Amino acid sequence: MRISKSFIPTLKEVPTDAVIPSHVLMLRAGLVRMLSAGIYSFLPVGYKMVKKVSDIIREEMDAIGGQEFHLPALNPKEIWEETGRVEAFGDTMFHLKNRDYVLAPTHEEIMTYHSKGVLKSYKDLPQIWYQIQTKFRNEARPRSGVIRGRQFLMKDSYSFDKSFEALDESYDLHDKAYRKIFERCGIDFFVVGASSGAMGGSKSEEFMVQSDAGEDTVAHCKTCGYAANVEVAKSVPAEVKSTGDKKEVYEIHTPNVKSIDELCEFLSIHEQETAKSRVYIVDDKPVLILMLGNDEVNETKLESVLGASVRPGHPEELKKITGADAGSIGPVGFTHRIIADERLKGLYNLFSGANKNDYHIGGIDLERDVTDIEFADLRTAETGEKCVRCGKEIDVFKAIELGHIFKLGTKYSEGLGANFLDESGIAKPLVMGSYGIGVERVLACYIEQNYDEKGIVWKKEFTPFDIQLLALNIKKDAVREVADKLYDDLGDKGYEVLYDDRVDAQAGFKFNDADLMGVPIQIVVGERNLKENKVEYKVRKTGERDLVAIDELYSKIEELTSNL
RNA sequence: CGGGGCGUAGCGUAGUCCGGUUAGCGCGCCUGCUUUGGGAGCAGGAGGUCGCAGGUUCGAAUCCUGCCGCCCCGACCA
Repeated sequence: MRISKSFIPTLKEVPTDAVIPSHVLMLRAGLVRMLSAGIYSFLPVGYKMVKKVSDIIREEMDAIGGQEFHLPALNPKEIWEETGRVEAFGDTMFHLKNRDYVLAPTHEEIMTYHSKGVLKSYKDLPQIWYQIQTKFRNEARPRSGVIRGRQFLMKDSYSFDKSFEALDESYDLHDKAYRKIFERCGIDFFVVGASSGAMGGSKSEEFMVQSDAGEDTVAHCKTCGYAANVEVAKSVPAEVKSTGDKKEVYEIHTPNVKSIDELCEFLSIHEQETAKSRVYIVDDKPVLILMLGNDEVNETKLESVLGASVRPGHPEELKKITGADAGSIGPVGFTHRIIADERLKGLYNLFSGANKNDYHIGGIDLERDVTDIEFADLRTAETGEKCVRCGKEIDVFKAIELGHIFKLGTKYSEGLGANFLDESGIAKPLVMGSYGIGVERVLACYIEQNYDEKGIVWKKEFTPFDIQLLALNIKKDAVREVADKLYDDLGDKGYEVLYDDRVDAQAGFKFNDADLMGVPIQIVVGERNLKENKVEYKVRKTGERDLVAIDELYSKIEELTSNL
């Protein structure tokens, strides 16, 4: 492709609205342009990469027996009402104003609709149906460029099986295919397993990429691969022991001491000698949560312990329930349910609030002084703590969800009445799985993981072009002749070449554009080296560059390519 | 949806607090000449509803009111 005849609008300056590296570079390298918040147009080179991702996905989906569909994005609302998802999606679903249609945010209903009455017998199963299609979600806050948009490309597939055992197989096939897809796209990913309790214990796995732009926080152990959303992640924090003789409880006057830090300073004690109190309201009843020192309550864990949703108590409620304001609340004398984090188990001589403003209590032994105290894992895992599985250190960081595989079960087949006859002639709902990949996210995540101060760094298996050929000062006939010939010859040899044949662009301009666009190998044809019958090559990733005789260029390129 | 920031030429911005000629600058763009291995030089030129609407004023990019759009943080995320 000749740049002089192409639309690749590169930008020297950073657009103000872009913040994260992938967004900045996708804009600067001319891959995308924004149309509206969360709505992006893909330009030729960007679309080329979208197609590349899609092709990789297609190959791997076809390899596990997937069959590609193309479903409508415009759906009758009625079909979504049958499964109750118009309400479930709420404002996230786009509705048309002049007809009862919605824009599909995903396609479980439509795929299930098509399976109904068609997958009639167990003999028709299993099936894997997929598509790569635009989805619409009215995100309250689109962000991070293409990573969270109101309109985005998604590969979604659905498996139909005769039993949950058979579903396990379809699920495993997807698990393997997904790993191949992300590996082929050069993504450094990890897998977070979760048994999502809310949906009836179905198994699901999320394919994640570490990134500050991520919306999930996960704990990950590089040693053994343990990974979990921080909302549920377990960890082994450093052990804490109490010291000294066991004392009896005693009251201390602590004027204006509210936080754990203030308490520690006032009494010259360590935060691990304190128990912090938090009052939550559950089903209109208060529960006191005790955490060691400054450990924060993990509300998700708390909710799963209690089996109900919680909210922090309002200041007025706290006063009414405990007789004190936040900062002076404690377990001794608290008359409602008390749950302490496991880390507090076995500790004594603890300090906590006295349920009386400006007073704290010392010498607390929770098991001795608090009747009916319960213990549970209520804290949030943090970097540096030990992995529950292998004991090595875990990392806690932000991550982007690239793909999600999910054992759906019969929710949609039941909702839409998609049944089949089993071996004994009994009608049963199809057992389904649902599996998604954010196509543009793959692209953005790749860039998040592969760039430097000059621009994008594509890798040889995952690049819009194999070679970027730069003809410097192309007004010189000698340069043009050689560069034109190289362009033709490299093309004939099967390389995809991006040819910078712009007449008016200076050398430096072309170099910087090439580095920005990130094609793995650059070949530079300039008058200077042509006198020696040589051209220059440069490896984008390493910056390695050298001169090579023109007749040795092809073998050099082969060598470079195989070493990349 | 809550909090914060921003909106001036294709991009990046000055000017806004404290109203006053023709809205300035860099990049990019067009024409010509020169230059040609790390984002060129000279000369000439085009390009603006100062986000939109209303108001105050002799006079509004600038002050007031309402709206729209974009970014960031948070909430939300089948």
